[in-house]
Amino acid sequence: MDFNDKQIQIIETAETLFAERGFDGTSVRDIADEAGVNVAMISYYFGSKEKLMEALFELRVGGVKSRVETLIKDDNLSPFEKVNMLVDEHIERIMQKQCFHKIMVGVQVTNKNPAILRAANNVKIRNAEMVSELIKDGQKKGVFKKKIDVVLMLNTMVGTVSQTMMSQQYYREFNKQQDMTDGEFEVILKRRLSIHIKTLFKAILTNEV
Amino acid sequence: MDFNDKQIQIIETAETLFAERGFDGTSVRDIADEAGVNVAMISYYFGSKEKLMEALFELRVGGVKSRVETLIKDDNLSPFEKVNMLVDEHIERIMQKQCFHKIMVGVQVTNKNPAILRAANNVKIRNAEMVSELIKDGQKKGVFKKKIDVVLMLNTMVGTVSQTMMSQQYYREFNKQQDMTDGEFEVILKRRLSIHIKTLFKAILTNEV
DNA sequence: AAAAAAATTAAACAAATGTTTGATTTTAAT
DNA sequence: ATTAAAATCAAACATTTGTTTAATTTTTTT
Repeated sequence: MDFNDKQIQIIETAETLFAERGFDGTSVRDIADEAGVNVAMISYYFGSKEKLMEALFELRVGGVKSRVETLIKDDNLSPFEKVNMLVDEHIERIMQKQCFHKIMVGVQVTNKNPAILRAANNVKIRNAEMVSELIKDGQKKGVFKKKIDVVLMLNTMVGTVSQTMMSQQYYREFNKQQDMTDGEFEVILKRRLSIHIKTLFKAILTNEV
Repeated sequence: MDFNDKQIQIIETAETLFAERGFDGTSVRDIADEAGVNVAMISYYFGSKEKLMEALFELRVGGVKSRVETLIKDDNLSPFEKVNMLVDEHIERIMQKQCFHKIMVGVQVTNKNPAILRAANNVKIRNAEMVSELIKDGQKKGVFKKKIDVVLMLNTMVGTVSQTMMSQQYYREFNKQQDMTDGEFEVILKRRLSIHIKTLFKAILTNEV
């Protein structure tokens, strides 16, 4: 499925509002007004509010042939390099699509939108399996230690990034960095996050620090 | 403020439903039906749906004199012991009040319920400050290394636990432990989480593993 | 036992919700 | 230029929403 300009405009407006107010906290009229279109256009193009949500999901994760997949299959990289790139990849993706990520958190918390929840879980499971293979490869090569809980490891990455993104203005306050611009702060934040998680992963995967 | 039995019954029903369907996804009629009371009782006791939410927050974090506070002031414990107890304390609290925690995630994601958001943030800030003191103490005693990002460290704890709790049935699937009872699995999960996060903290705080 | 207060109820309220209709305008195809 | 299709619109639709009312029952106080 591909969307025309007007459809994308509506979807992206919905994305912002869903992220700010939640799915149920956003009315189709809110979306229509903000996007500058008639309310009927939403039903006309998408069929329903629910389907609009699915279209958003389709737009954001539809074609993406999982950069992780190609990354992991790359033979020129060591297991450790792959893990580190995985971290940066993840940080970049979440920070770039913060609104969408917030919505996904909402989907995960409530049991609504079962179609999307299932789709999102499938992506997650496939990623975990691929990382699992990567870990096994590293263990065979003797660079990673035995007995690694892949899921907990990934939960730490996902959870830390999510938590940090969700409370970033508070992080900024605590570290007294209100003088920077948003862009400057984001660069700093991403670098710190990257170093932080890579350190954690090193501790999980090896016996040194 | 203290609540009578009927009020607590309503609050706890609301807690379950808010966690399952989100605040806006739950109608006052849903709550009334599930709690077996008349719809009017909600306005009668709490004034509004919004206020009911605040009552829930009041009930769950109202009197709690922050176990962390007393823990940290204890002179018989080493900084390391305190950090480790902090981890277990957190895991236990989240796992025991999963519904409430889900609701708090929802509050954090959307910008609604500003009163609750502020209250929750205040708790978080006070905790971060206390942990900050604890870290400084450990640094003075030479057991912790210099340059520790307290907020990122706490984000890892909070994020990992939250992410793990939110996707625990998927964790169970991945590790093929569907034969256990819920209770058994939860014990295992908590222990693994505890060891996992303590390992991470050791890596963050010191130079060994 | 009488009076006052609290709790509970069914019904009503207005406002907001997601969706559909049917007419009209705009765009594309012939 | 004519026709067909697509897009847009204001209005209406039936539900659902949170809340209030006014009457009734239950409990507590005197």
